[in-house]
Amino acid sequence: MDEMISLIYRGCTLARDLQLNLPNLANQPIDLARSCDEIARVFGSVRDRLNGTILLHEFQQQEWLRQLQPRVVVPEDPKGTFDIHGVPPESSRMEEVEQPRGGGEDASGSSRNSSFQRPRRRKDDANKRTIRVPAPRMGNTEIPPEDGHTWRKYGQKEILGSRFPRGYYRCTHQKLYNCNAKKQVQRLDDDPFTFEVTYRGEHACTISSTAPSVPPTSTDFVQNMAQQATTIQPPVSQGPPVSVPLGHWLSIDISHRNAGVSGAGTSSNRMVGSGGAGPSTVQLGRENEYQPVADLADTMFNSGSSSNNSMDIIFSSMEDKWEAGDKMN
DNA sequence: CCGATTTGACCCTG
DNA sequence: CAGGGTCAAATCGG
Repeated sequence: MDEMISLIYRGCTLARDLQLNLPNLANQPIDLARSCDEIARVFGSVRDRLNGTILLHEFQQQEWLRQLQPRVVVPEDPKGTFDIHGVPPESSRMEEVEQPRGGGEDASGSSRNSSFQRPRRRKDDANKRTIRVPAPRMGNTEIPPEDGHTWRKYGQKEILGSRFPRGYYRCTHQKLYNCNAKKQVQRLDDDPFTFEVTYRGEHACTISSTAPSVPPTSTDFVQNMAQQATTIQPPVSQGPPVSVPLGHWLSIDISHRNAGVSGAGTSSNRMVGSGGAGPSTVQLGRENEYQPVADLADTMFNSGSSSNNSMDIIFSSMEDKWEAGDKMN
C-alpha cells in the first residue's frame, strides 16, 4: 500500500509540475502530451493495482477514449443490465421489462400532508436499465460520464451498505417536454472508479444540450444541436439508427464537452456532487477545431472546459480521496 | 433574477 | 419499521 501511496504522490507531483510548466508547455504539444501521458500512466497504474483487474501494459495500450468507454459489467443485475456503449438507453434499444403501474410522473407539485397520496413508483416500476461506466481516472473523478442528456439533480441519499451516496437526477427538460427520464448515479463500493448508473423512464425529449443521445455523425450532431436550439421537437421515442463508431462520437463529445463542474464540492466532508452530472453545455460551432492534445488534457482532467482550474479540481479531489481514505483506515 | 444544487423531511414500498 | 425515492425550501451561482 505504501507503494501505492508513493505512486499517487508521484502522480500528483507530476501533475503539479505540469501545472507549473503549463505556460511553457502550452506551445509544445508533444511535451505536453508526453507529460500528460506520464501522469496518466502513474495514476493508471495505481488504479489498476487497486482494482487488480487491468494490467498496466494493457492500460498503456488503451487509447484515452477507450478508457471513457463504458464497461458494462453488471452480472448481479441481469434484469436491468445492458450494454449501451455510453449512450443513455433509448426506447429503440430497450427491451427491458416494462411494468406499467400507477400513473404519470410525480412531477406535480404535491402537498405534503398525508391526506394527499401522490403517485409513486418504486424503482422497478418503470423500465429500469443499469449500466456501469468508468469514472474518470484522473482529475475530477466525481463527475460521472456524460451520457448525452442534461440532468438536474433532485436528491442525494446515503444508501445503506454503500460508502458513497446515491445521486438522483431527472431530465432537465422534465417540465418543458414532460420528460420523465430519471437516473440514479452511484459509485461502486468496490470500485470507486466506476459509476453504476440506473436509468428509469424514457426521454420524451430527444434533445440534449450536451450531446446526442445516439452516436450521430458529426454533421448530424451539429445539425441536431442547431435544430434543438431553435425548435421544440415532438416527443420521439426512437432515434434514427445511426451507426457511428463510439470513438467517433466520443471524440465529438469530448472535444466539445464543457463538463459542468456544476458547483459541486462546495462543502468538504460530504460527497456533494458525487454524481455531478449536472447540466453541462456543449459548445457549438467548433466542429472542426478538434485538437488531439487538448482533448487528451480535457479527457484527463475531465474538466472539458478550457478553464485553468483543472489542477485545483484534481488536487481538491485527491485531497478528498485521501481524507476519505484516512477515515477508512 | 432564474435555474441548479443542497439537504432535511416526508412518504411509499417491501 | 427500515430503507429508498422524492419534495421543496434554502442556498448558490451565473
